[in-house]
Amino acid sequence: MYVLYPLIMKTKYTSIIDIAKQLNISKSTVSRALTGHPNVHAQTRKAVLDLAQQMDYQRNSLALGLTRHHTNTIGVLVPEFMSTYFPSVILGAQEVFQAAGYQVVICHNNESYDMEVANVKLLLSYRVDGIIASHTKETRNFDHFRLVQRHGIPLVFFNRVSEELNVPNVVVDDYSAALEAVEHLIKTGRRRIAHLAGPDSLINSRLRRQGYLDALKKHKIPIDPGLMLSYDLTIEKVRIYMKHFLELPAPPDALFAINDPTAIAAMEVVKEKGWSIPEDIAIVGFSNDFSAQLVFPRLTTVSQPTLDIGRESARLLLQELQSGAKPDYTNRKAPCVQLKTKLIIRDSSVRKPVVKKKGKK
Amino acid sequence: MYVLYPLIMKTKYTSIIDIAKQLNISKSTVSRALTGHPNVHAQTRKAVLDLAQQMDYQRNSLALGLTRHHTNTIGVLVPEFMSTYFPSVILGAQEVFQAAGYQVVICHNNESYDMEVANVKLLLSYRVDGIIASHTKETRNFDHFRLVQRHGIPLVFFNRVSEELNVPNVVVDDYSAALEAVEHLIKTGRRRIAHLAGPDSLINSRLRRQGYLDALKKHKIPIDPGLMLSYDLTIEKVRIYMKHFLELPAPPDALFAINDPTAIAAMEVVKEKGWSIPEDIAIVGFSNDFSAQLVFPRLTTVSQPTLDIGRESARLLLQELQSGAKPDYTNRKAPCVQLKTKLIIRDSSVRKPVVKKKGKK
DNA sequence: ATTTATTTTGGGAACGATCCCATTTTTTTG
DNA sequence: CAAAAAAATGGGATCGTTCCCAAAATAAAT
Repeated sequence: MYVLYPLIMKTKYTSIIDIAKQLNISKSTVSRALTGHPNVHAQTRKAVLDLAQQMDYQRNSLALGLTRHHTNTIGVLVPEFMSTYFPSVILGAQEVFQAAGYQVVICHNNESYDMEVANVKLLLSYRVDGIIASHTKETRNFDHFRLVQRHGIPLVFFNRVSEELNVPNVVVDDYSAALEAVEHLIKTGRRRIAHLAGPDSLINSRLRRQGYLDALKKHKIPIDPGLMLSYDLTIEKVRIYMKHFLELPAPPDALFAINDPTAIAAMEVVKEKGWSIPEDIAIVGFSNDFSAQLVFPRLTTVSQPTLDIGRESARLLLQELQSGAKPDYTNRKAPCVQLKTKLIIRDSSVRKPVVKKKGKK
Repeated sequence: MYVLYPLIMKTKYTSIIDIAKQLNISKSTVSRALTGHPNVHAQTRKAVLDLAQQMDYQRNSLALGLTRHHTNTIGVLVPEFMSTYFPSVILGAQEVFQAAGYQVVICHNNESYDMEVANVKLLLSYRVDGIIASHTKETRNFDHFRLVQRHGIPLVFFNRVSEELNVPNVVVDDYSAALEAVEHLIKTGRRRIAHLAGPDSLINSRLRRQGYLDALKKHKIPIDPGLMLSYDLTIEKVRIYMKHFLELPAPPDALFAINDPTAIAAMEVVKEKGWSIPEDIAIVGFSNDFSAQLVFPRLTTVSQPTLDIGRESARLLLQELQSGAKPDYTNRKAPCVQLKTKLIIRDSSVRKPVVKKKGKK
């Protein structure tokens, strides 16, 4: 059915024309006064500025964007923000964008592919100047991002990046970080190390899994396919899979989880079963979420420089924006910034040595 | 210095005129085809739609908004999103807005007043149709929100609402919830109950404090002003104040904290000092953050229906939007929805009775 | 006092869409 | 088959800006 939207009652916003009429001058002069153009009489400027203030003048960015062909606005696209990861990245990005005079609007899709597509088109239709994004776990088709590229809008991916799209990236070395984490487990004596991997649609999930596998291989530990499961990042599945692991005839003595929420949910299952961490089973997560230091026992995990990931993404985008806005990477490889992670060893992975308490002071 | 922005190179976006020219028809017809107007020949419509697809046509919302005087877009303003509170509220709001056909953009100010003002003006300048907001802890001047009202843009506050602004609200009964929480402490035998309150700029901070005071009064417990401190919600301050509490000649045997992050930071200090929770001191938080169930011992807290807070805020705004867009509350009181909280008693507040372990199975 | 430079203003096109009001084309009706 | 009704199209105003170009007003130079 075709809906004819009623033209909403005459807007209450004042326009420069309203001001011009009041003052009996032309809109051009008002515009100049408002934007700080030098060629306008001091007295006129003051009159305009005062009246604008008094009339609650609020520049119309729609009209501005329409004439100027750009909007000084950056879109940020994230799949979720219940963990601290994305909020923190956004914080970092915002810091840089603000300093550069750009406004930031955030779009959130709750891991829904359809929502992501809709949001990309929304940002495009509002003619944002650039987009930084991390795709959803459902995203397998990247056409909507290609659309962004075709329109010549700078685009930067972080964390969840795409191999099939040649776009500037900000990532960490997931592979090595995972390898290091699993090696840590091996070095502390674990042999049956399970892995709860994320969906294959996420590149960092694949890389972390590869790191896991290669760590085992490197230390000549036979790979038991029954100890590795990919799942869709929903907490319920963690519980099912973790129970399954623990009821195995030869259960694992360690778990490397794709991320901290997974690790924490797994810990819950372990505790319910009455096993103790890390004595019976060691647990390692990924990302150093805020909650990792709160759980009991405190979770060993890989910390990511989230603020810097945000800052770097913003810088990369700014660079595109300034380089004449022609991010054409058909021939050369788009820049990729790789930031450092750090393995944070806490209580969930190392058995406490029985040690005499050192008297302090 | 006056900067003359260069007119960015001719946009790569296709317009309806481009399509019209290709097809040798008028832009009016193209517009009609694209918007689904019934009076357009099926054949013409198909041709337009196909070509639009092929040319990557992306409707220009700036132009649309300019002519239509509204944008089908809602702005959401939040002060922070490192805790799960605001993300969860946003989730709920987004659900309702989407169903109603509205787009949502989120602005985040990291508890900065200046940023909040800037964001309000940004949203206004983009002519959003409505705003839902929770103000920063720094906000004492509400002129920017009054500006929103003066422009006739529907506005809804949630959680952190303002008394001096007659705006539709979604809140919980902070006063009663706090009273109940403190009564719980009293009933479990605590007598020296400390309170770490938030800044006075936040109404829920004031209400929770009043609930705390009245609970003591109700149970005839003398109020010790030395056991109550207001602070600015930064973690460092929690540490300082909590240490201070613990070193008092007569230290508290319980703490009621303004929110969960505060409670959790306080727990940290308690543990460092070697005291045990809840034996030596009971701790109660507020909001039932995700992390409340993760800390050790698990935190007693007041749960808030965050998703519903978001949904209700959205519904309230939608109502304004539909009621002819004249939210004039100069005479009558704006609607206020109050949602239910629930005290969640966990391990941080009740001493475990020594009990024989019940054998399972 | 002219002429020349400089400062300050105004007029109007442009941006990309919608929608009202013709006008043209097609279909239906008597 | 003519007249009336319905369907499909086109033309142009409009929204609120910026900016180019020309015109007017003022200041500086000869």
